[in-house]
Amino acid sequence: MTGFSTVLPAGRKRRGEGHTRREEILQAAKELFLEQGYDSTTIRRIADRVGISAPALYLYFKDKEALMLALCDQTFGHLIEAIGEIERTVADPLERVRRFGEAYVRFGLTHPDEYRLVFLAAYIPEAIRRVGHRAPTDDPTKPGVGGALVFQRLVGILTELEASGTKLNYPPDTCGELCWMGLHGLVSAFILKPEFPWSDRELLIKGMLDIHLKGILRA
Amino acid sequence: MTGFSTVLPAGRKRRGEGHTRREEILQAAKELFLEQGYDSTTIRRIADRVGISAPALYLYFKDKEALMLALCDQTFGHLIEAIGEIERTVADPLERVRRFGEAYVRFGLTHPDEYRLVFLAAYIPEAIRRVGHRAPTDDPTKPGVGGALVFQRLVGILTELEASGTKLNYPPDTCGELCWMGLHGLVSAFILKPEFPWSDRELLIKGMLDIHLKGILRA
DNA sequence: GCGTTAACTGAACATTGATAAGTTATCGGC
DNA sequence: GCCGATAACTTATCAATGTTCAGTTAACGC
Repeated sequence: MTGFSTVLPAGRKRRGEGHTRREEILQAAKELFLEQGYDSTTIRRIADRVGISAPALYLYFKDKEALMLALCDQTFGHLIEAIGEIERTVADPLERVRRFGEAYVRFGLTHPDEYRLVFLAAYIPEAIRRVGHRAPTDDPTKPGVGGALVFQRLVGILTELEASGTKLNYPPDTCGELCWMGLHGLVSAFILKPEFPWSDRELLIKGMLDIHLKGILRA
Repeated sequence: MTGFSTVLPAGRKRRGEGHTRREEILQAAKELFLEQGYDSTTIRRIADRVGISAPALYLYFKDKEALMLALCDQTFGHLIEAIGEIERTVADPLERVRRFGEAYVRFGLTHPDEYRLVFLAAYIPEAIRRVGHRAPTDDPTKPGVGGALVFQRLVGILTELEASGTKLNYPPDTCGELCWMGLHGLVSAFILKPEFPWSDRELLIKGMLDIHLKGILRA
């Protein structure tokens, strides 16, 4: 089943159509990274799947790292969209926080390999490791700022929550950090140790959300 | 300062003294992994630091992965020792849980790179990724079972807590998973995103412990 | 058709983990 | 003292990797 889906006969692109080749490379790289991981996925294999030579890939991406950065940005786009949807449709600040948490966890569990790429990149070069949380002041149109944007949204929601009269046990940014850490711990546990006999997944998700909401709200 | 400390003049080992060379390799590898990370540390560099040729290293370790596994086991030994110390010196079950959490976090922050190797190995081969949480039934004398042992101890402490009459919101193993996930999220956040402007570290540690203790104890 | 140049290729490089095959030097036994 | 066995080690080499270089092909405007 896997492996055949996107082997393209290729053929040289028309003039001005290079960007479609770029998309093909991104798609193939994404699939291969998910199947085999970052290190095991070679430039040659990506090129093979697309149907071009390895050096041709360097016409579209500076190096393997740049390819990865482009993929990370794609991934974050999806999460940020989901958060936007919540902000648009949910009015109650407390409910927003819970829904944010749920969305974050679902996103991670639905895109475990993209999540790994961005939030669990402990063994790939420093430049990529930092992608998730570059300083929020960076130009958001540049690649690699998604993580900080997501966190900013959470702090924003928590600030609204406080502004709406709810008392918090810590400042909004500290609350955001604690919540994010807990949710991240949950997601990364499922992703990194899938063979571990965890308790019921839904129970753990609900439990983690409950614990943190209860923990940051002043009784 | 770094780099010179352990360059040994080497010289061939006496017969039967091979194990000391093995220790030298472990030490050099540990230093280099911490300085440069797993991928950037080459077999040749490790051999250089020890003062032997690269193939000589293969007399003592099957491959690079086996070297890493040996280091992980060393690391876990230290954490398990710290936990044993708590179980020996702290009587109150609730206090034990808190001390366990603190010990776990301190251990992670004091050994960030070892922690990365064992708990955050998202991009190194599967065999190593699974080291942290192999099935608890495995032979504990074999390399690579440290993670599961640590978790078992936490569940044990929580079971005692429940047996001592304290009511929990979830079964002990679920409580253990939630606590571990939260603490792991905290530690891995500090390790993977050291440049992020986190709130005060001690506040976050205390906050995370408070949140989880409060969260698992029935009010 | 013809020149420009975007799109692409083949050969090559340095570095990597790892192996094969041979060398050296230590040590027990005489 | 030396000799044979073998632990300890080396040099040469391998295939695979990311990447670059120098060239080739073909699409398109004129």
